[in-house]
Amino acid sequence: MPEGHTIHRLARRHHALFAGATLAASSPQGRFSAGAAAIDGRVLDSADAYGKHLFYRFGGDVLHVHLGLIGRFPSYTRDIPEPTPATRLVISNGSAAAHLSGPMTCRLVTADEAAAVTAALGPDPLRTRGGRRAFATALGRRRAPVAAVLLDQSVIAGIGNVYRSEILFLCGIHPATPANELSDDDIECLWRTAGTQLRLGLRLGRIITIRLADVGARRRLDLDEDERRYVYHRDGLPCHRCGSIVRRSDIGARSAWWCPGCQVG
DNA sequence: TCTTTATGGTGAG
DNA sequence: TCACCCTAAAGAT
Repeated sequence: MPEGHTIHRLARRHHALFAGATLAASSPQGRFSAGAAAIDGRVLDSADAYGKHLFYRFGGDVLHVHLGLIGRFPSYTRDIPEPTPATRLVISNGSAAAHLSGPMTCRLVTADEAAAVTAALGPDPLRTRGGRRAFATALGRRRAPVAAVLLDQSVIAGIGNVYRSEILFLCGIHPATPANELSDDDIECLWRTAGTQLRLGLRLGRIITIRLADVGARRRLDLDEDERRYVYHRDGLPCHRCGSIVRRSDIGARSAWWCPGCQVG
């Protein structure tokens, strides 16, 4: 289940496995038969990610994939399983294969159409150097609670429901703060922390935002599930930093978690 | 064997 | 704001 770090990790793995190879493609489920046929036998030039979007480039044709909430795109190099009947797309280079299921988007587009997708997105901290200015500008235009605005992919690309709560905690910002009332320091912290956390998540392959000193642990591997994050899904439990009881609020049609002791404003 | 849940997003009203 | 889409695994019965 993907936020930006998961998608970038997928793109890297798929690029390493499949770029430069002639791929076989099929759609066991049948809903992407025409697209799969168009890719079948073609050489993959590259796979890359922007925010939560994946792009597989075959000459001028681009396979655009968005996993949504439930999509998966695991790859295998041995013990390759049979695709399930729900598998939308299988790509294979003969020795490795990847099985796409449950995507929100899976379509073949032109390079221009792919560029239009990324143009509509805000800066991706994993990709956009100097994106802080665009991020700050977009925040300044919004009166909505910052917790809602952080989920808007046209403001910043790649943040999801875990990171929005954790990043606001790490910056000590109350989730209901109107985005256009954030200080320059707040904005700087949000952008920097988003980048730091996404890069860490990309490296670890999971979202662990905790600073080890706050839970008295030496290694991230030692952490229990409950200790990996400060607030996400921790309502009713004491804050790892100040002991206040973590709270949950619906912000932007989804649950956000926050600490009333550490996040004031 | 059910029901629920999930780190997402769209389109209608 | 709501209904709705997609799938798989975990939890409840």
